[in-house]
Amino acid sequence: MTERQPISKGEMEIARALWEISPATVRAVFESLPNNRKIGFSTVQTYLRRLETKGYVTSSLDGRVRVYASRTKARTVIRETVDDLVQRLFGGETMPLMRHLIEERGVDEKSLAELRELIDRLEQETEQ
Amino acid sequence: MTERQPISKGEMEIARALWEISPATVRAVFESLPNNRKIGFSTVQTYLRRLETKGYVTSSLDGRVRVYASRTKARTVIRETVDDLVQRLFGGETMPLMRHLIEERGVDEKSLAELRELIDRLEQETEQ
DNA sequence: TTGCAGTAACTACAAATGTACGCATCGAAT
DNA sequence: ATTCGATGCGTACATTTGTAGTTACTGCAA
Repeated sequence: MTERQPISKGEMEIARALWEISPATVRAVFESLPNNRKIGFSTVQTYLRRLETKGYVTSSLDGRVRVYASRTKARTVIRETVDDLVQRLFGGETMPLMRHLIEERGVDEKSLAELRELIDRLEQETEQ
Repeated sequence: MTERQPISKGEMEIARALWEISPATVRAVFESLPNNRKIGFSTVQTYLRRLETKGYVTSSLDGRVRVYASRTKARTVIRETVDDLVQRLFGGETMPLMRHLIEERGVDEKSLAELRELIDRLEQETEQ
């Protein structure tokens, strides 16, 4: 239960970018962002620094280049973030969010199949 | 496509409280919050005022009491918020969030049934 | 009629956020 | 040797956020 400071929206974006390619330099993270994402190199730098301060990532110098690496698992950050969202936006209930996702955002065929599988598996577990 | 200022986490909580009982006075909103939620009356007041400034709610004086009412539909705020989250935390893909919800947060039997129904319905639509 | 509880409206303010600039430095290219 | 591009690191700064205190007013209870 390491009490980390909460991650902000902007930081989250960078954290995600990092854990996709961690370990990585600022530049690598910067360049991994979608092209339409208009953001400066030094802004990314700042985010990474703050993420380190908050304990979400670590870094070390490789020669004279700083290399960042995830420290908190993606799953953990996701859990905390989603929990918070569900709390504030849906009073803690999960289903409304599910419903929203299924009804308001498209679900393609493949996802549909996977969904089916997921709930099948759940049913197995629940049943016994 | 009215360009509203983004809603903050804290504001979201109050917005949700309001649209559950809208129209409502500050006090009503304040009292509708869970007891364990330690927050001052005037803080709620401030949130509602800011929500109005940002265009999410409206208000009018009923006698000398101000009554707030939702202006932006819950669905809209949810869509924007979830879209943003999915973007930042999952690079725009919905399934990882689904998976997370199903696997990491419990799904009780009733929800399971509803889920099944939802995807059945989806399949119907997709099929033709 | 006097005080009190409730409220509106304003003000406050430190911390967090988003976004970046500037300087010193270092290694590669000329 | 000089220049130039990239980087680390420190600094900046307007806004937003979370949280509330303050002041003035008003209708009701005592």
